[in-house]
Parts: sequence; C-alpha cells; structure tokens
Amino acid sequence: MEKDTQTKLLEAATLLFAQKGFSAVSTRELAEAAGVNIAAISYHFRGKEGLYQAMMEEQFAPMSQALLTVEALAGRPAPERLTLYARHVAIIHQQRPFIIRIMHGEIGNPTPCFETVVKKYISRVFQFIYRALEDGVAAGQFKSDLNLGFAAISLAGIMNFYFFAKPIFKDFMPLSADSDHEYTTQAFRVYLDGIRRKENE
Amino acid sequence: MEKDTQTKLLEAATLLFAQKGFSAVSTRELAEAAGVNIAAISYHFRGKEGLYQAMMEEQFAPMSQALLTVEALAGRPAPERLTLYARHVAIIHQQRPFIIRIMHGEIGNPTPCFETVVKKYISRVFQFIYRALEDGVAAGQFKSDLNLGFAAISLAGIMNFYFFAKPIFKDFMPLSADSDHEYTTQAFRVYLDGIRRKENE
DNA sequence: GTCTATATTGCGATAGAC
DNA sequence: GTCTATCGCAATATAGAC
Repeated sequence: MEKDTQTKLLEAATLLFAQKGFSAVSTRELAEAAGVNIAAISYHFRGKEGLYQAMMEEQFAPMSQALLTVEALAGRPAPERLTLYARHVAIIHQQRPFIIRIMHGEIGNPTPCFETVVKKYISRVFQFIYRALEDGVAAGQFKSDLNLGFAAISLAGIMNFYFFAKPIFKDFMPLSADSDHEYTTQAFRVYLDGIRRKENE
Repeated sequence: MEKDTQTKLLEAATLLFAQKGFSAVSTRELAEAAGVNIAAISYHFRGKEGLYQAMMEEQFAPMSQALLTVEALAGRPAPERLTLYARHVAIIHQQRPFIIRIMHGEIGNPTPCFETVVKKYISRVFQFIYRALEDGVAAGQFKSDLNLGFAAISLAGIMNFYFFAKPIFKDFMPLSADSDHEYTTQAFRVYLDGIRRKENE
C-alpha cells in the first residue's frame, strides 16, 4: 500500500530539515522530495512551520516513552542507572537517525519548537543524570568533589557528540556497522571510570 | 576612531550567522545591524556568501596559530600534551565566543566553507589527539584496549559540548564567570582518569 | 566609498477548478 | 484530497548618481 501524503511529507521533512535546517529548505523542495503537490503542505499542516512542528513532535514522541522506562529505575544503584541511560542513547540514535542533527540545530538556532519540545526533553535527561550522580556521590561510588551539573553535561557531551560528528569522522577512520555500539560502550566506560572515586580516598 | 565598514560588517556577520545560521540571515538585516548601507556587502565582499566566507576565515585564523603551539609539543609525555589541548580549548572559546556555534552549524549544515576551512581544522585536532593517545598507550599510561579514534572523539565531545549548550544549561544551574575554566578542568580530569590504565593491569 | 532605486528571482500561501 | 495558476512579498544583487 502506498504511503499517504502526510506520511510522505513528514519523511521528506525529517530528512531535509535535518540536513539543511529550517530556513534553508523551501516548500517547493519539500513537496518535490515527498512527491506530492506543493499545496498539500498548507492543506495538511497549515504551512511550512506547521509541517516542521509536526515533524518535531513525531521525532520526539518515542523519547518521552523511553525516558519513562529510564526514570522508573529511581531506586537502583547509580552506576546501573547511568548505564541504562547510555544504552538508551544508543537505542534512540538507532531508532531516530536524524534526531541528533535536528536537536543540535534547535540548540544552535532555536525555533519556537525549542521551548515546547526540545528543552523539556533535555531538562528531563539532565535531571535524571544529575540525581543519579548525586546518589552515587552519597553512596561513595563517585568522586566527592564533582560538580554534578558539569559532570552531567560531560556525560551528555561524550555520549552524543559522536553521533553528530559521524559524517566527518567517517573520513578519518573506518566506521563499521556496530561502531555505534562500540563507541557508546567505550565512551561510557571511560566516563564511568573517570568519575569513580579512587580506592585510597 | 570609528571602525570601518568592513569591520562593522564582519562583526555583525559573526554574531548573526552564529545565532541564526547562514540562510536565516538576510542582507538587509546584516547591513542594518552593522549600521552600513546594504550595497556595501556586495561592494566589499562580493555578496552575502563572500561575507560569510571572510567571516569564517577571520574566525579560524587564530586557531591555526594556536595549533602550531600545541603541535610543537610532539616530544613530550602524552598526558602533558592532552592537558595542553584542554587548555587550548578553553582559550579558543574565550577568544572566539561564537566559533562553537559556527562550527556546529557547519558540521550540521555544511556550506562550501566546511571543506576549505572547518574540516582542515578538525582533522589537525583529531591527528594531534590521536597521536598523543597512541604514545600514551605505548608508554603504558593509558588503557591498552582503547579504540584511539573513538577516544579522540570522546575528548572532543566532552570538552566542546559544554560551550555549545551553555545557553540551555544556564537555565538549569548557576553559571558564574569562571565556570568555563571550572568545567574544562573537571571534564578533562574525568576524561584522563577514564582512559588511564588501572594499576593492577 | 556610499547611497538610492530598481531589476530579477524565488519564497510561502491560497483561491478556485476538479 | 489534489492540482494549477497566481498573488504578494522579501530575497540578493547591482547600475548609476553622488
């Protein structure tokens, strides 16, 4: 069965907005890539901005769901919770290959969607990591002199930058099918060893 | 003494392109922000694209210089070389507060400048870190099973993401005047402890 | 070097036929 | 729900006066 017009537009929008950013994509280009008439954008989404917003919501929908799973681990030991977050990152990027570019685009050049969808997601992730770190320090597992906010940012940075910059690093080193898993595993191990309290302290 | 037209345009361009991205900034907006006539853009820079390119070259010029200093350390121990890189990152972001957004913009939505200026810079940084890691592993200072390319990406990610995402995290936690230095110091320490070989291996 | 005035192109959106 | 034709507007760029 042929995909309907709205789906075709959403798929084209995801790709094009991720590659070029909101303002660099024209409605004509969008319609052509989707193989639909240009008027369909206004008819189905009330214009280019509405299409962008619909695409954003569709991209972030499964993330909220995934966060619920992660947040449910509140009682478990801190390293385990952070490990789950790391796994969650890998899954998200596999499931939504364009979301990293879209998110970086929104952070760098925010649209109205930033406040309504992106910031809420980032805030929840930040809170989750922060609390895990807090508990880990209280339990003597992590270094006691950590600035927790900074440590949370470090984890987000080390886990996500690879996915954003992959197209570049492809030219510098071979990247295979399971590089994503290999990267996230090593990066998380480095981070966890880095925040761990040393035995003689 | 009043700044000349070219300087005024370059300064306005740096700010606006960093904030909104290339295509979202119009020549009218640029001229107005710079306080010059719109025709000056074509006269001095042969158009909007020429202005963007001139701005990029001006932004990246001091980075090449700084890299020379860093690269000169080739004979020193690996941890010392990486420490210098970390310090270099902090200095760059202080000296060029918009470069992080411009670089992220180029990585996410490349313009012709990406190949000519951004990629060369990234490649040099990558090589520098990679070689330092290689030497550190050979000297038994770092974990022997590290994937060096991935470890290099991790370092770049952990050091730079903070500067990119600062505007967001300002809302989640207090950021003071010397937060930049505090962040880079802690993040680098976490990373270095994370890649270090454990004593009983 | 700077300005006004304008040429030209492409944009997003929609009225109205089907 | 889809399409063509078109409107109104803002974009970049520049010719030519000063």
